[in-house]
Amino acid sequence: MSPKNDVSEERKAQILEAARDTFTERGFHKTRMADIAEASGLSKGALYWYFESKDAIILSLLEKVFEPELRDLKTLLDDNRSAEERLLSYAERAADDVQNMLKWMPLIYEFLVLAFRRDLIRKFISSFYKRNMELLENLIQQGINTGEFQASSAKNASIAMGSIIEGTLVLWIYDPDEIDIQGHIMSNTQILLRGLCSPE
Amino acid sequence: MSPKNDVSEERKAQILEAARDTFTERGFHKTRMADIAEASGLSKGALYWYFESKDAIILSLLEKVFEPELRDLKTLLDDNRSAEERLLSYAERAADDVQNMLKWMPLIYEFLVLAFRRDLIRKFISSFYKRNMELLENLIQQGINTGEFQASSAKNASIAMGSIIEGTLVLWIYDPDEIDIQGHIMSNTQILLRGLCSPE
DNA sequence: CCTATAACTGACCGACTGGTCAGTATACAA
DNA sequence: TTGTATACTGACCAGTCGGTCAGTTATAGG
Repeated sequence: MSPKNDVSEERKAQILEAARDTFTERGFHKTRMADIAEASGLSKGALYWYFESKDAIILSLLEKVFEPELRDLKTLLDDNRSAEERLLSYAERAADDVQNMLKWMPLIYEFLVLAFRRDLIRKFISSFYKRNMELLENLIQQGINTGEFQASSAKNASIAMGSIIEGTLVLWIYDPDEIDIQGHIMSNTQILLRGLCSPE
Repeated sequence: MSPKNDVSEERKAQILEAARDTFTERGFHKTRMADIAEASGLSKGALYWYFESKDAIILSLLEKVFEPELRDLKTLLDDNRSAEERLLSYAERAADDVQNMLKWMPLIYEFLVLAFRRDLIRKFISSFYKRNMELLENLIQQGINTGEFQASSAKNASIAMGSIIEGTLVLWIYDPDEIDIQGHIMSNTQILLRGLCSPE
């Protein structure tokens, strides 16, 4: 055993939490290392004990925020309800996840902006969403196979569903009073579902 | 007439163009005034002759980028084609606009991030989108009134359409190779349209 | 108690950059 | 030719902030 109890995991989490809060409030650039230090209850030097640089904190936070918490979404694929019911379940869970993330939206979109210029970041976020999109495509394909959905392309339909979720979020940023994220993701999904079920 | 030909409008445009390019490439924070000066072929001092500050350039650019170029979209409202055809026309034009803006997406999303923290910016972008949403809602309401659409809420349907456009854009950022913006906006719209036309 | 190591602390440094301003050039009026 | 206002130029300044490091404290093992 090392001379002391190892507190490094605890400290890292503590720093990342403080970073998440201050970055969300002020943005990456306006946040100074001293702010994170203060918010974490540590000193600037301690930050550099656990992280190489400000950028390392940002990258570490990226992994924390876009943690693949697919939960038990995969169970939606082998579940004996109708594809329609399962797609609604998917939407409900997505709406729920989004609602929980709402507080950190400024941070998430800041990562999105970084994604334009930093391939590593784009790939990371990208793979997070691709996992969801694949699941969605499979689910819809099942519906097509059983004849429940009339759509000709599961891929296009999954992109429509993905767009609806992401887009509702963007509209919410424009007009948070008008858009009720959970409600509108569900109503948008219902319109989409009718489109999927009716003949082309 | 003033002692010299007034070049201020020309210069301002020249500076804003340079700012748009450098901001798009490097982002607001990494772009130095010296970069804009160089890109515009002027000196740093000249920038401050025409603009009060870096922030003033950003705000001025905001107006330029989100210029309300509703074009002749309003003609879609009193046009004797079916609501379905007109909604498709709307989608086509939106897809077209988006395609033309693709080059400046990093800049546009940077504005979106600023919108979280600066009310003025959020209101500006917001009003830009609300104009489009209102038009969309009216168009869909017409379709409902004539019995062409079965949807019960024009507002919800317009939000679905808006989400589809904004969301396709976000998916494109995640995976530009997979997403063909114009194609997917159109296919997403078609699915939505089927949903609008079929009974609840 | 002593020593070694981990876990800090915070004053300080150096690079960077937004903004200033004294000076310069040009065009036109008188 | 002279005066004056516009339209610049770019060296310089001052504030900011990421990162460093010499020094300090806490803890456990010997």
